[in-house]
Amino acid sequence: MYAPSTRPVVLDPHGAANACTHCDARAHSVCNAVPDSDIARLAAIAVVTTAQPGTTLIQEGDPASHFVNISAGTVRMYKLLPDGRRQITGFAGMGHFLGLAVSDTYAFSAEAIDTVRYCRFSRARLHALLDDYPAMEKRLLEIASTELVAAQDQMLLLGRKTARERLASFLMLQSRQGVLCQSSRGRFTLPMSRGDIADYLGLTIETVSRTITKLRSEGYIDVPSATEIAIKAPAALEGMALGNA
Amino acid sequence: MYAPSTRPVVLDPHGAANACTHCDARAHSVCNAVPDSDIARLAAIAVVTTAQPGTTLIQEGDPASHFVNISAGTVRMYKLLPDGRRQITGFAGMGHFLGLAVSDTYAFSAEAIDTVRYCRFSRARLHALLDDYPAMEKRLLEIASTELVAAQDQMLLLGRKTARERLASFLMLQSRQGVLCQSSRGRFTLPMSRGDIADYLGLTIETVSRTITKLRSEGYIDVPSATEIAIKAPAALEGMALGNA
DNA sequence: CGCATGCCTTGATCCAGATCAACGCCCCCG
DNA sequence: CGGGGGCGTTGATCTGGATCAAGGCATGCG
Repeated sequence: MYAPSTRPVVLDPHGAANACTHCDARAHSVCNAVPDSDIARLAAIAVVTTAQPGTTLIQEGDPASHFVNISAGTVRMYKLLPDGRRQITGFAGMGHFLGLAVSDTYAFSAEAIDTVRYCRFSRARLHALLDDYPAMEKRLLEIASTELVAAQDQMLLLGRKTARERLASFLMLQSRQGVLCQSSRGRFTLPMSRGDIADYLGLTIETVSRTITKLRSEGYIDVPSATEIAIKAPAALEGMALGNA
Repeated sequence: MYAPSTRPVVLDPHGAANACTHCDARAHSVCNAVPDSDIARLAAIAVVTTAQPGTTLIQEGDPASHFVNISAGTVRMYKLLPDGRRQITGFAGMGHFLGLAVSDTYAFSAEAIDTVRYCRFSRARLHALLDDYPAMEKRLLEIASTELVAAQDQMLLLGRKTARERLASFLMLQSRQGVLCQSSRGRFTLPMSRGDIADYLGLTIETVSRTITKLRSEGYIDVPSATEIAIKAPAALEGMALGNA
């Protein structure tokens, strides 16, 4: 299950640079802090890899030797308790950056939900690059700060929102993120299973399923198939997500 | 309730530098990234302030014009839902740094629990300093990463742990942090009320109270007074905190 | 001092969401 | 085309923690 199939990019001056130059994810990621002219340096330390669904990219507790940048697909980050209880701390899509850690081991695990393409950077080599590109360091701080804000929102959700409010929050978040990649008019595809949603929202599969059914029967959303959602009443759902009593 | 009484440090070359030079919190905070020789520059942009219990230091939604560094006392950071439900996202003590935000408004509120002494830095001025002290930027990234890890732990707690496990986690965390400042042999003082603990752990006051009573009656802890705790069985409590079934 | 005001604790009851239990629906594969 | 395994839905029941309801116990103040 671990050790995904790795395909290092060929390190010829043309091909390697192209891997970054033409990367769809670059605009959304840390990599845009490196100017076009120097992109070859980035490409030189990147290892492009593809992971099949279910594969582990990062294992909690392993030595934190690499950073990972997702270029396609969706990843779930999670923490486990010894008896198997799981909390998904977030989903990472195109452009997301994983592996920020002070300690020398990863604080969470990350698994591919669908087929995931990503770049691995050796921690040491990327740190060396950081000294030449202070903009990249600023960008990392920005990323960390953004994630911190998201984490605080999630704490509010997990600690104080009802199941209904959690689902509303989740669906609105997905619809906002989904718009970037696909979908039209508030319609989008959920790459993750009901179990993943439950473990993200601190609920059970059954409660997630029942709540989605309820929201559909009340006309807030359409559910053309189990993995597709269309938001019919975005304003009302947003209000619900924010806990407007 | 807002607008704490502000006492700007006198900007004479001796006094101002001393405010930072002799700051107890400096060793624990970002400020140690600035060398002794340059500490006057830091002192020049710091405004030392004291806040009485209950005072708001930072208000969610306000323009994020300042950073704050706590030098004494304890602060609660929290987010509210419109109907008053509150989630405390963390407690900040000596040396803690508040106000990291990408957006131009604060994402959370912060209130003094007891009497709090802190330094305010204008965002713009501190950013200017950052360009001269890349070590400080690295330190901020470190801080953000550490908080992110703590936030993920808290998500696991809020999403998946039982009330008992939450209290065990909280008490072990407090005992670890408390040791630095005071206490001997696993005994420490809780600066926050039961209500604060409840809102931090996603529980009610009653459940917090009952669970502490239960842990006491089972011999895991002593509760000499409502605000004092002594850990009697650290190993067992740590196991409980980690969810060992 | 005597009373009010905040916490904290404790007890009784309730309920949102968990758990237990079928069952349906794909979709793949032989 | 049949059947088996994974996921999702739905129904019935249970329960941990919430809610409702009293007191207790300091601290402060007129």
